[in-house]
Amino acid sequence: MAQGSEHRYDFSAIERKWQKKWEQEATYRVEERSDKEKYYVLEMFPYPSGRIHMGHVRNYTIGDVVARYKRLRGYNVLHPMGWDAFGLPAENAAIKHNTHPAVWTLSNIDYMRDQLKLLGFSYDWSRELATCLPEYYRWEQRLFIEMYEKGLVYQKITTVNWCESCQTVLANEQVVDDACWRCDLPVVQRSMSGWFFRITDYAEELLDELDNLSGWPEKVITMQRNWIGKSTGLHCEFPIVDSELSLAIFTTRPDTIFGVTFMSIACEHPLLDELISGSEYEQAVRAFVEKTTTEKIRRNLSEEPEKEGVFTGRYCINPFTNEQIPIYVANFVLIEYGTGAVMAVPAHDQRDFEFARKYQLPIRAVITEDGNTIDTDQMDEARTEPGILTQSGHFDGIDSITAQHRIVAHAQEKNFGRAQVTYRLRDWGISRQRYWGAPIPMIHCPSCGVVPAALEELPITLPDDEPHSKSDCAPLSQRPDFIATTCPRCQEPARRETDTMDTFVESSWYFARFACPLSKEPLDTQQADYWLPVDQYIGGIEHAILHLLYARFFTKVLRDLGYINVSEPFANLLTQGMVIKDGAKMSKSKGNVVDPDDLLSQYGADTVRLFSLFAAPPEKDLEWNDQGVEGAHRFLNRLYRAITICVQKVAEDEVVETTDVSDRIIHRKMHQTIKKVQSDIEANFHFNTAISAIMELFNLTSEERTTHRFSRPALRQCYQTILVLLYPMVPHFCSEMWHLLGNTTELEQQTWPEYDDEAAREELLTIVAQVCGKVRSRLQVPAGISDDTLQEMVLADANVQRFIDNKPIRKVIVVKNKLVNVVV
RNA sequence: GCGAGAGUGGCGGAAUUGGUAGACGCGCUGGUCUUAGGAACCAGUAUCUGAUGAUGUGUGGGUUCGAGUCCCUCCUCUCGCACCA
Repeated sequence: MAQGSEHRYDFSAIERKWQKKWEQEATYRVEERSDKEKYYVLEMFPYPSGRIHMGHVRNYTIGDVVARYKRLRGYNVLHPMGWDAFGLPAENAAIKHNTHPAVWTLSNIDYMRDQLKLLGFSYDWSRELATCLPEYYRWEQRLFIEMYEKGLVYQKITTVNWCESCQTVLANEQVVDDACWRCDLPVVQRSMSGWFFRITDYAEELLDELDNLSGWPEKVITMQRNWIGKSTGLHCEFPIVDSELSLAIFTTRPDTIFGVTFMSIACEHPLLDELISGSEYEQAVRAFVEKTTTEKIRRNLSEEPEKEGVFTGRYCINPFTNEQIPIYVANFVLIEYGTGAVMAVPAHDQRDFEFARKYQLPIRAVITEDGNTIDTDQMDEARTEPGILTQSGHFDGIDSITAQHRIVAHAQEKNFGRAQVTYRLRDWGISRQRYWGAPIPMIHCPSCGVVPAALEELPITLPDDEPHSKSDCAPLSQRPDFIATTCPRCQEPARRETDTMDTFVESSWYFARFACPLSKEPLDTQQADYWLPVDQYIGGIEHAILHLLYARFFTKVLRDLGYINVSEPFANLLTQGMVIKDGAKMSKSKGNVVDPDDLLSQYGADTVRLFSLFAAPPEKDLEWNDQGVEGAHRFLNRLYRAITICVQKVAEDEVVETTDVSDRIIHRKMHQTIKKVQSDIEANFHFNTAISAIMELFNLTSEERTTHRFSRPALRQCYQTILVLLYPMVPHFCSEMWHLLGNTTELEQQTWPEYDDEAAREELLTIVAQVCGKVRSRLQVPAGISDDTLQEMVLADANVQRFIDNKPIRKVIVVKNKLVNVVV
């Protein structure tokens, strides 16, 4: 190794040199300009957890290649980086180390910024932002208030998982075995007021515009479409017997409404109390509700509990049949969806069927294949397909689809129902009872009620001193200094809102702030209009739904608030695969974590980047392989030595006896490579095949010693091209080699080489000769050969003759420039 | 259960519109140079076979002169959704 080191390039000196130069010269700083087309490439910004992991390395390497490539292609490229810096880990670390979350977070950011710089990513660091800083979240608070004034923000009471000991709300995934994940004490259900964004107002647009996102993976679009979950159907009122009230239901199958035999409502249904209080059924129902709610928290999400329910003792009336329908409370009815009440049609819905069989409720089939009645006793499952109506009054004989429309129309006419669209998507609850988040800028005044903070008062900042100790987990609500304020309307003493915002809020608009990081408004419209939308967004598939949906929602809100003029934030989306090792996701517990710092000191950034790109196409998982990294490093060293030798020989003015043929070979391969690399990048960012093409070209140059003799200028030109093609992936190395070859300009100023189709064309083709579809021979022929001549040559070939074996030739198929198949 | 995607050497992965399967890299084998080599370089490397040849892209079938690629059957794996009325 010691002796061999002279054959190895000094990556650490080279990388340091170029990183320093890029930093000093602010090479990647950009501004809006009219003479160049803009290109905005963005990678999902990281949570500053402490150090960069291999997933980041991969993600940001891909983004950097795109950025550098697009610059060579003449674009004005915006490539920013920042920090998704609010969140629970900082709070936990603060409790553990008895410091302020800001201290932990900011020092993590410093460390990770250095790591990113060591990797040589071409960010415009002047635009860096951290969401935990008041200079960022003040604008978010402003947007919150503007959204509030537009009616897009509201408060409502919801049931939440509550930990008494921690005095905080827990997300479902923080409830482990019915207990708090942190203190292990039991979790209770509690009604709490929380703040919500009215994302459902945008449900239709969020759904519609999915069709225009041609640059997004189909998988992500499908996931979002399912998440929004639009369905159309009938909203219908069933009057309750002995009451002024009626029970509202939503159904997507109005054609089955004559088959209703009972009604199921959710445990949390608002009318339930009224239906049962004082009745003989009350006790049993309440017991059932209690049992169901506790089971709901405890239950393993992967299994579906058996359908259960209990009769409420009350009836409602099917307005279509005027029949009395018993009302049940059932464990499978969701309060969050539709109206929280379901008309049960056991013959045509599997859940209702199971429920009816269990409690021996009647089953009435009203949809059959031919419109004849069937014996429901014989059914062993619900019949859910559409068909012809029967036992449905004057709708008999009509097909399901037509009947759906007519039944809705009928309900509308008679005034007990209407057509309705229902979404699975629910409003976005953004309240968090946490310390390390952006404070919600609202004030509770005893006389004026809920009032937004005055804009001049923003930012509402978090207290500077340490947030809390272990015994005191309810952060802002326990800080009299934070809470105390005056009402902006009546100037009387009032209380600040103590909830902070979901951290998804920060990441919902950071991409727009990058366009105008210093703006004294939430956004500078002119700058944002220039840069938005993001042309290429790159990140993990794990954000396919929430982050991307929220960002799309915010973009539309920002548009409607007049800040920007685009409706969609990300024109193209690339979801890269995970980095795995030994077939599994890297994790401390598995002991298969690769530390980027170790790799950087051992091989340098260029090698790490090269391997990350070479080992797999970006959308697939990448299997990390130490020997593969070694291989990538070897390739760079080989290239280094070849160029060094070439430079020496040029300096010595070595004359090589060359032939035009050899030079033409390398010239041709060079143009083929440019074409291949360019199309691999443009089509789908398949850097792995682009790199392998460059390796092939380089392998050809090193055949010099054995097969070919290339002239110095030809060889030099070839190396030059290799350096430009490789530059986006391996920028320090290529910049250095570029100078070594005697260039005085910088690679950054280079333009991507033009390929020449004419020069790339092969002169000699290898034609495959088949007999009956089996390869029997290969022929070298000149490119322009006619089919007839080719056919003659193939038939004359000795091996082909041997397999024809004097049998009569039935047919000869000639595929231009490819093959000839002789069928006998 | 529903939906989507994927199954190619020892490994990561390549293969326009159906037209040379295994590019490129790793690993492995042999060699050269060396005191040595885990360096560098050269040669080889799907399987079976003495070569000629035969077989080969998860399984079984089909279309075709020709199928990794198109159609059908089944198997396996991964991901997403999972009582959404």
